[in-house]
Amino acid sequence: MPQYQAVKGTRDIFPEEAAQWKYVERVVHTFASLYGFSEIRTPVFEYTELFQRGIGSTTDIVGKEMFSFQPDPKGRSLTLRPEMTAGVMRAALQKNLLSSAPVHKLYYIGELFRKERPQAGRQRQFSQFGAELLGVSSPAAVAEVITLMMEIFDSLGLHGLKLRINSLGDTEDRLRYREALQLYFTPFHDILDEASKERLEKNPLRILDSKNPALQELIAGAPRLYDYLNDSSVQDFEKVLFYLAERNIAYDIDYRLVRGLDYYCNTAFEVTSSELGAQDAIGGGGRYDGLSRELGSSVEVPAVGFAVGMERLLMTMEKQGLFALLDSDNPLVYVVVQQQDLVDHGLQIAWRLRRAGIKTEIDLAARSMKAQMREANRISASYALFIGTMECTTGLYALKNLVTSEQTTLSLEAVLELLREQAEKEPLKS
RNA sequence: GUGAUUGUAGCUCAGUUGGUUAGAGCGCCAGGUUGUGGCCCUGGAGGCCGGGGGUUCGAGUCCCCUCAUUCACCCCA
Repeated sequence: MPQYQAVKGTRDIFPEEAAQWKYVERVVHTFASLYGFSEIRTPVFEYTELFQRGIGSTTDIVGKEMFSFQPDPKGRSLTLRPEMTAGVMRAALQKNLLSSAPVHKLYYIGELFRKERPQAGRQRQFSQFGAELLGVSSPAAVAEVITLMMEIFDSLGLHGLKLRINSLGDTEDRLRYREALQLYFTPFHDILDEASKERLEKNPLRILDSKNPALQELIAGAPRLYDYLNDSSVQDFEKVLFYLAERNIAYDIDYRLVRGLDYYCNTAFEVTSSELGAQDAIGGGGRYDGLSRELGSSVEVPAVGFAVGMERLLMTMEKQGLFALLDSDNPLVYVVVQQQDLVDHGLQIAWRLRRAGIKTEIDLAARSMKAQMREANRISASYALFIGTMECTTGLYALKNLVTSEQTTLSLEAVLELLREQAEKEPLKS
């Protein structure tokens, strides 16, 4: 066993997998830009109060999952961000973004931290990409955000994902519904588990989320939030559904979808993958008009956003074989040096090849020719360029095509020209 | 935080009712080919059998503790 290993709930991403990340990130950047969203990067830690206020103190995230620390005994408590939205909203309010323009469309890719017990699809450090649309939360804005998310999935080739959607209504709707739920569940108080008993007081909506099999029947009989929506909430929701239908985005209405974060209102949605096991939510989001006020803003900033778990997305893609066609990042030419005293000459040639934009590899460990050829083969170089006494005296170099095994003898200029042509056919990956 | 699971070579795993120097496949390195890879053949390196304690003449194997892993619950991406 190694002396040190990665901290519980964290993992290393080695080059092969890193290529998959880069691929997905590139698609995210491309589509976000296509839909008019601009990237924002916020700090990985914030004042703890930001999350307490923003996410809600009744949530599990704030209650037990935050990595908090106090760098200065007299200073304020800080917390590694457990989600992105609060930080983005804080940044927008701090810079007074909405005074420069009424609408801002931001997206991000970043790491988050939650002190949970790791399991399949759950880590203590994980990544999300997402988008936040600030300044409007009209049905068109909600649909825009959902559409962007679904288009990214689609472009990556994902299939079999399920979009579930619900309306949580406005503040008044929820208040009335909350009372109705408490009225319904209170007679069954003794049947409820501990967590649900607590939620009955603080946030009865979350009882609906429970997976406890003993409660399923009881939950099924509970009043529906949808029946407590006022006309304008219903119309708002219907309009969102209309846009989705127009864009051929399939959805299921799930009247019990409430989602864990306190700040959501009206439309809430979640995308699940059957490929994932117990933690099957790959992304989710909704409207959060109340967040800005919660963070101390004097005006309400209507807002809507989504977040997608990178690891879960990658896991699903892997399961669906979507990385099979990913181009590998192999060198075009491997410079093979015949003997020790020619190494410096080989290094000089490798440098010239690289300056010409040709991806070149050369052995830095002074191994045998056979070892160099084996290495060239192992890393799937397309060509081998031999540096031997013959080449050095005649100025003509042996270039072997490692795929066809054909070998030709060319001047260095001809080698450069030929390889440069090849390099243009398969440009360097970023 | 709760429950279960698994820790033997770089990786995937064997290891019989406790019994001598702990094995295989793949990978790695070298040689077969002193200027040429893949395939094949031969050889080699590499293990405090997760750690600690106990039972026993004897523990990879049995018992206890501990650390770690994985999965699930809670909850979430």
